Amino acid sequence: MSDAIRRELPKVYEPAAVEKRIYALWQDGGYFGARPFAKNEDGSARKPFTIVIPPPNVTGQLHMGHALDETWQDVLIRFKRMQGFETLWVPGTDHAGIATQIKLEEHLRKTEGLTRYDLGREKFVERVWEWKREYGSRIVEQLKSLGSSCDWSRERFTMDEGLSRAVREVFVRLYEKGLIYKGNRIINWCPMCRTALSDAEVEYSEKLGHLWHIRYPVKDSDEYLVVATTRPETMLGDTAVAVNPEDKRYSHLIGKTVILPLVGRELPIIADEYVDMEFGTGCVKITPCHDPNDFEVGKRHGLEEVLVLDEKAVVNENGGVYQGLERYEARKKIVEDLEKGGYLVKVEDHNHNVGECYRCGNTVEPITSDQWFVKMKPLAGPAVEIVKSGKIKFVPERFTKNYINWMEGTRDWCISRQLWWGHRIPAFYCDDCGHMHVSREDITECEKCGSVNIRQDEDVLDTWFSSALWPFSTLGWPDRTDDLDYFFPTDVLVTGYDIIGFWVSRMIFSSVEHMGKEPFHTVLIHGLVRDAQGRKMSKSLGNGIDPMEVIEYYGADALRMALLIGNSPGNDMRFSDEKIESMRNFANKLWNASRYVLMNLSIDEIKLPETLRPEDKWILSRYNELVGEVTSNMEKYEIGLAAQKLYEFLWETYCDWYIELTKQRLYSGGDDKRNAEKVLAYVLAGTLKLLHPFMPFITEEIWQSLPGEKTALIVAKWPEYDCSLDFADIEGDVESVMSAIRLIRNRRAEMNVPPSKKASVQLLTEKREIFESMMDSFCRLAYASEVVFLDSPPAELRGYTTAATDDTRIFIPMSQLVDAQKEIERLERELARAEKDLQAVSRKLQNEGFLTKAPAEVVASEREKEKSIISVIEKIKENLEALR
RNA sequence: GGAGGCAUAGCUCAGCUGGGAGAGCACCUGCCCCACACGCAGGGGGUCACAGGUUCAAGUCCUGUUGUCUCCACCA
Repeated sequence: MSDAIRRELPKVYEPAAVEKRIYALWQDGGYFGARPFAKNEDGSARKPFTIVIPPPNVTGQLHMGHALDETWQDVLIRFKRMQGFETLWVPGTDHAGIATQIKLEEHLRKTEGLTRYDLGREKFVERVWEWKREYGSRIVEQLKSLGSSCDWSRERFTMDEGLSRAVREVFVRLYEKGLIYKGNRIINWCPMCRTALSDAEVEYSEKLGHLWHIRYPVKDSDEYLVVATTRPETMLGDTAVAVNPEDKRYSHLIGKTVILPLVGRELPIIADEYVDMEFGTGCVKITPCHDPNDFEVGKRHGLEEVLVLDEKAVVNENGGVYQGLERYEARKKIVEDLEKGGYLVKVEDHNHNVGECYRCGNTVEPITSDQWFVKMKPLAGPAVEIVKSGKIKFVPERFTKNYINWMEGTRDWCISRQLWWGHRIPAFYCDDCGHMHVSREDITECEKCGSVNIRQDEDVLDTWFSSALWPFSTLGWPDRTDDLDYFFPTDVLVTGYDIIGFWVSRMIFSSVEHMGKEPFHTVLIHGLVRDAQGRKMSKSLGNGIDPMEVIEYYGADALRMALLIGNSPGNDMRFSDEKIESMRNFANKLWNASRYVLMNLSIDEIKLPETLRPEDKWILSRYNELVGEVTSNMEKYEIGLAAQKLYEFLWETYCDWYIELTKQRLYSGGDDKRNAEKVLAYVLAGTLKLLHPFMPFITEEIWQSLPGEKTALIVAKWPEYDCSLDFADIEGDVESVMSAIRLIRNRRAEMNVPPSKKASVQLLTEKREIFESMMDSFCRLAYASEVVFLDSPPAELRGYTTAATDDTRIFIPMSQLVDAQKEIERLERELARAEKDLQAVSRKLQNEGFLTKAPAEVVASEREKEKSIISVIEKIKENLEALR
C-alpha cells in the first residue's frame, strides 16, 4: 500500500480526497474514545486530560467562531493524546431555548402560516424535537469535517435524560437551600419573544430619542414640578415624584402631592438620594413597575405599584383610556394629549441607551413580573475566591479581572422564561389549597391537602441554567460515575471572551456549589474572528465566511492553520482569502517535501545512521531545538507561536536548506545516500508529529506512507528534547558555509547572473575543512563550476567580485560582468555599513555599566559579535586595497 | 461613569521571562534548477503612536497624552 501511494502521490495536495478517509481511519481505530482509569503499558496509571466542548446550538451551523474554538481545543487534545494522556473531549449540543424556539416559529410562520399558539404547547414542543432530530446532526458532521477528535460515544445534549435530571437536581437543591426563590420583581421583558430575560441577555445600544419635559401640577397650589422622561407612556404607572433630600428648591414640597396629568391620580412628592440634583430639573417621576431604579425607590418608600403594560407591551386596564394601545402608539397619543392639555413644557433630542433582546433585537421593557431567581450573593463569593486562590487561571491573565468584576457586580439571576422549549421548572401548584411543591419527581397529589388538582409551573429555565452544569452533568452527575471520578475536574475550557458572563462564571459557581471543586483549572480565552475589514462576521451583514466552504475548497488543515498561526489568546483576528491561501500553500509545501523524500527512500525503517555528516548534525540540532520550543509553547498555550515556528522550520530550515544540502548525496547512491535518507526521514517524521495537532489530516496521510511505522500518527509519541541530538558545536561551521552560499547568491543576483551560468569560486578560508566536507552541496547551491582554495588572495583583483564573512574571503572571477570602479564603490558601502555596526557594539563594550552589570553571557556574545564584525571589516578592507 | 484591549514594514499581524526588529501578503529583480510556479534565489521598505521615567540596556516594565475598539454600569 505504501509503495502504491508513494508512486501515485499527486503533485498538488488534494485535501478533499484525503480527509474523509483519514477521519474514518481514526474513528475505526477507536482513537477518540477515552477510558476512565486507563493504564499505561507498564501498568502505571494514565493521567486524564479533559475538555468539554462549548456546546453549539443544536440546530445551528458551524461558523468561523466555532471553527476557531474547536480548532484550539483539538490542538490541545491531540497534543496531550500524543503525550500519553488519557484524553477525553466531550462533545455535545445545547438546546438553546430562545434561539431554537424563534427559529422554529419563523419556520412555521413561513411554511405553514402558523404561530406556536395555533399549535399549542405540546404539539409545538413535539415539532421542536422533530426539528432537532432533523438538523441536530448537521453541526456534529461539520465538527467532524474540521477534524475534531471528540469522543462521539459520549455526545450529550442539554435536554437529554441525564442532563435534565442534573438540571432538576440542581434546581431542587438550590431551592431547598433558599438560593432559588420566586418573587414579583422587576425584570427585562421582551414583548416579541414574550418572555423574561436575564440581565446578561439584554444588549444596550445608543439611540437618538427624545426627552419630554412634563409639568405635574402641585395639588392645591399654583406651583408645579417639571419631570423629564424618555418614555412618556410609563407615566400611566407613576406613583410618586422624587426629589433629592438636599435640594433646597423643592424641600418645601416634600410630603405634598402632585396631580398626574391625563390620569388625575395624586402622587406623593418624596425625597430620595437616588435623584441627581444636577440632571434635568432635579425631579424624577417614579414608575416602580417599569423602571429598575424606580422599583427600588418604590420598595424603599412603600409606593403603590401600577403595572400598565401587558406581555405584548400593550397598555392594560390600568391605562384608562389608553388601554389597548401598543407602547409606541400610546406614547404618541399621550404626547399629543399632554400638549393639548398644556402639560408639555418642551421636547429635546436625547441620546440614550436602549436595551435590546439579544436574540430578536427588539426593545425590551422593564416590567414587574412573577419570576424565579437565583440568589447570587452566596454563590458569587466562593466563585470569586476560587479564582483569586489560583485554582482557576485565565489565559490571558487579564480576563481574571473581567470575570471578578462580573461576578461581584452581578445581581440575582432571573432564570424563568415564558417559553415552551426548555427544561420545565419543577414547581407544582395545588389549585385547591395553593400550596407549592418543588420536587425531584413529578407530583400528582398535593402533599398538603391531598388534592389531585395539581399543575406544573408553565415556565422553563434559562438555557444557561443547564449549560452552567455542563462540565459535570456531561460526565454523569448527579450519579457518581467512573467518568466523573476520573475525568473531573476537567482541565482546560476554551471559549471566547464574549461569554465569560453568560457561561464561564456560571459554570464556576455551579461547580463550586455542587461539586465543591473548580470545573477546570484553566480558561483559555480567544477573540472573535472578523472579516478582512475587521468587521464582526454576521448574518445580517452577509460578510460571514462559511468554514465548510473553506474546508471544501482549501482543506481543513489549511483552515486550521489559518485560524491558529500568529493568533494570540484573547485577541481578535481577521480572516482573509490571502491567509487561507498561504496556508493552503504551506500544506502543499509539506506535501511536496514529503513526496520528494518518499520518492527517494529506499530504507524500510526510520532510524538515524551511525555516521552523521555536518549538515545532518545541523538539521538534527535545529530539529531538536524546535521540539523543545514547540513543546514549551504548547504547554503555555502559545499555540500561534508554536504554529509559526513549525511553519518556518519546515519551509525554510528543512526544505530550503536541508533538502537542498542533501540532494547531491541522494543522486550519488551508496551509504552516503542511505544515511541522508535516514536523516531526511527521521526529521520529516518528527516534524509530522509536531505538526499533527495543527494539521491532522495531511500529516496522518503522509505518515501512513512512511516506512516502518505501524501505529497511526494520532497516537504516536510526542517527541521529547534529546540531548544526544544537540550538536551546537557544529552548527556554527555549517552556518559558515551557508553564509558563504548566501553571499555568493547575493553577488550573482545583483549582477543578474542566471543560475545556469556557473562560475569558479575561490576561497581563502579559516574553515577549509567544513567547506571540503560539504563541497558537492556548496557547488550546487552557490552555482560554482569549481572551488579553488587559496593560501593568499589573488595577485590581481580586477575582474573579480568579492565578499567576506568573518572567517572566509570569497573571490569570483567574472571579468565580463565586473566593473572595477563599481565594485570599489559597492565595497565601500559595505564597509561603511559594517563600521556602523561595529560602532554600536563597541560603544556597548566600552560602557562600564554594561560590562559590570549585564549578565556575563550577554557580554560574551557582544564580544563575539565585535570580533566577527572586525574580522569582516578587515577582509573587506583587504579586498578594497587589492582593487585600488 | 467604571474596566480593559489595541497603536510595530503599503496591508494583516507575531514578538513568551527587557539585550538580533520579524512573518505572511503586496512590491521590485532574476529563474519552469530532475519535490513543489500553491514554487526557487535575491532585494527594497519600519524614530516599534507621542511625551516622560526606571535600567548598563526598553517595541518589551512604569506614568501621562492622543487615537481606536471592546466589555460592564446606566441619570429620569
